[in-house]
Amino acid sequence: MTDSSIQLDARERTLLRTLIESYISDGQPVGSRNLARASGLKVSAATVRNVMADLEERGLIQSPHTSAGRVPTTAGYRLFVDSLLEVRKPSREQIDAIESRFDPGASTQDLLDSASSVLSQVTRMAGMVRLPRHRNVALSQIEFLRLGEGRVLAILVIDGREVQNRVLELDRDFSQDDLQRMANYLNAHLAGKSLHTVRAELLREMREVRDDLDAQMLAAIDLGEQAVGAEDPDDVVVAGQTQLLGYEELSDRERLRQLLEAFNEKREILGILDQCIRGDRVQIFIGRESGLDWFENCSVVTAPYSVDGEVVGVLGVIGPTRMSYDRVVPIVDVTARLLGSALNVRGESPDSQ
Amino acid sequence: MTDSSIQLDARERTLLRTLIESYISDGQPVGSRNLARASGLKVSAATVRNVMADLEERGLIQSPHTSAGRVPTTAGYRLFVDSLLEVRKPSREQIDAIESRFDPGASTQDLLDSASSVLSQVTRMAGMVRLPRHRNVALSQIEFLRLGEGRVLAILVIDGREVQNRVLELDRDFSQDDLQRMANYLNAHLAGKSLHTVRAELLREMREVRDDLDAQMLAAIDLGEQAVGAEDPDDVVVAGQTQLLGYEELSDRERLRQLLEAFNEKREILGILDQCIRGDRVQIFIGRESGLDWFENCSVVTAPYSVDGEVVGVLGVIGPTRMSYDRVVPIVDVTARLLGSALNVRGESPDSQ
DNA sequence: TGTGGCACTCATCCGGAAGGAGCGCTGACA
DNA sequence: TGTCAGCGCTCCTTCCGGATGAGTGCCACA
Repeated sequence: MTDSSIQLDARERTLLRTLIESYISDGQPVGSRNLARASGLKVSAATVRNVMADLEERGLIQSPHTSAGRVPTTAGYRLFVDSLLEVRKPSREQIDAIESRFDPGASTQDLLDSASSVLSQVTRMAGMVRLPRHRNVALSQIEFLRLGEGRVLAILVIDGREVQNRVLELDRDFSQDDLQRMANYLNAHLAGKSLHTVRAELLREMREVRDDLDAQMLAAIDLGEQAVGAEDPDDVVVAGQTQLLGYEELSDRERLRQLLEAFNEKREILGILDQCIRGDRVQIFIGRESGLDWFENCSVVTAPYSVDGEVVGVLGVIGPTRMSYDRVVPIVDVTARLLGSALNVRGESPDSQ
Repeated sequence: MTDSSIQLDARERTLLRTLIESYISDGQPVGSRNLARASGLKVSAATVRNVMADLEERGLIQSPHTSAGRVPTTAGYRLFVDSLLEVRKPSREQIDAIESRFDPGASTQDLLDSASSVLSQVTRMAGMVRLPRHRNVALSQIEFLRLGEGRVLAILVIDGREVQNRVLELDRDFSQDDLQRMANYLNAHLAGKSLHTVRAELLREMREVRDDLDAQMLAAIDLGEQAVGAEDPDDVVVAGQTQLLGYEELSDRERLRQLLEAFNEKREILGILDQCIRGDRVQIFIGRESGLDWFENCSVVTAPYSVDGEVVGVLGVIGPTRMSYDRVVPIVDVTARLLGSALNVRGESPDSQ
């Protein structure tokens, strides 16, 4: 694969790049005459034809039928985005426009919604944001409420503003007074610490000090662990799926159905995003590379976002493979940065206690 | 409008019904020869042509162009569903299949999801369920949690299993102890009563006994009213929107986009369903009758569902106007009944206190 | 190695002809 | 007055053939 990129000389690279740029902007197979003109090279169409024949042999371009022009293959796009793409820096106005959509006072949920919808609106494709992992945010408060025999509602307040409920099913029953005491104990010991510290501490105590504690405290630790231990909800925020209806190349009804269904189910979207969470910059998936049939003619552009220096999530867009990568890549990149810093600012000024 | 239905004689009714049935099953304009044969009447095509000319004059059918067959107009469909439709009773197996999807032990949310997806799967169209109003379910418990200066989290447990959170922004600040006392007071007075009783009682106390109470109790009542008074979350569960991509007659890209967007936004879907909540049986909206442009070629079939004899919500499907009403109507009807009784069973056996 | 030229291949775009479905109208008949 | 067969007409759809044009592959030549 990458061999072929090494073997390309300057002229071949120029022509491949020009061809793909032209195809991206017009959607038409591009012929030798037009390519020769567009490339700016001082060569004739016939020479371009020879080069194109070489590129076709290497699997970078292909012709839809005997005598149409050429279109890029998946491998061609791959090479293009990896080593030929020159991204346009987003303008100051664009950045400001995106930034203005992130209200520093908003809740996490609202910020994620904004990110997703701004991605979708600016790129005119579908936007998506992976929920941030909450490991490193502070636990403000924990409370328990008896719902019934052996059923307890655990309420976690994190960052002084976000509330998570979890219903716990227990082997034994506790009175509301017991629960209140346990909550007091946990709050006294743990409030203000980050969730993963809390969890680590609870687990350690369960192992180490099992014998030294009375039954009540032991139960409290156990309960706390159950409440905090549950993973963050596995979810993703999406927006603007319907933008995808506007693209000619996604006209296959059945494929389109599967694509939109994927946005409803969210599971596969989640899978794609999770593949992208490693790596610290923009990543691009082209067509079937992600291993999904219905993904033909689609590409994904993603970027991770960080809070406090740690990557906590990924966001990105899905659109037709024939998209303006030079425009989309920097938008995704800058949105990830701005979402990160919006979340960051918020983390620094929790407005409680 | 309904005048024309009165003026139709038996033969005209038979022919209109046969025409619409034929068009629904084939999607092709139907001509006089075929209609004469399909109707089972002992009349010639020429006679049928005369009748068709009459029906066209009354606006019940029309021809797409000079010499194609006829297709029903909106008014024709209207008359058809109002007075010509003979629904097929759903088979025992169908009923059982739907019923088996409602797990009596499931949460309300799960039941609504099941209803929505079963509607979508059985009808191969988009299913939707309006969230039930909770006015008549019992309040099990109310708790308050101080989040920060003047910000209080109210936790309502209803029916002993469902939990609702509401964040209240208050003018003055309360300590957690104050809040605890207020919750105790409210629980002692109100637990076990239905939400609307609770609300009515709180409002009454606020008006009538304002002077007799100490400040603490007054604050408690005020807080309780704020917590309970907020309307049920305005929402709707949808499923299977993508089924709509399969219909030829919904091929206009822009319309289709608006339709799917409506499912994402949910606001307009909500509006449509709310129009249908009055009336105690199946209702049908045809095409633009609902006043929405993008609704051309679409119809809605809805039915209200009841818990404990009171209508609490409405469910239904959206699909192409050319749908098999005789099959869809009873499915929607029976699903509404079954959802109602599933919710009912649950309400009778709250497993707490 | 690059270039111009030439023959060839396809897809696309009419225009017209043929076929067919279906309608309205008319006049005959009970 | 209602029913019906027949006729002429309209209009959609399909098919066919030719023209057009974009683009390729190959070859000969500088």
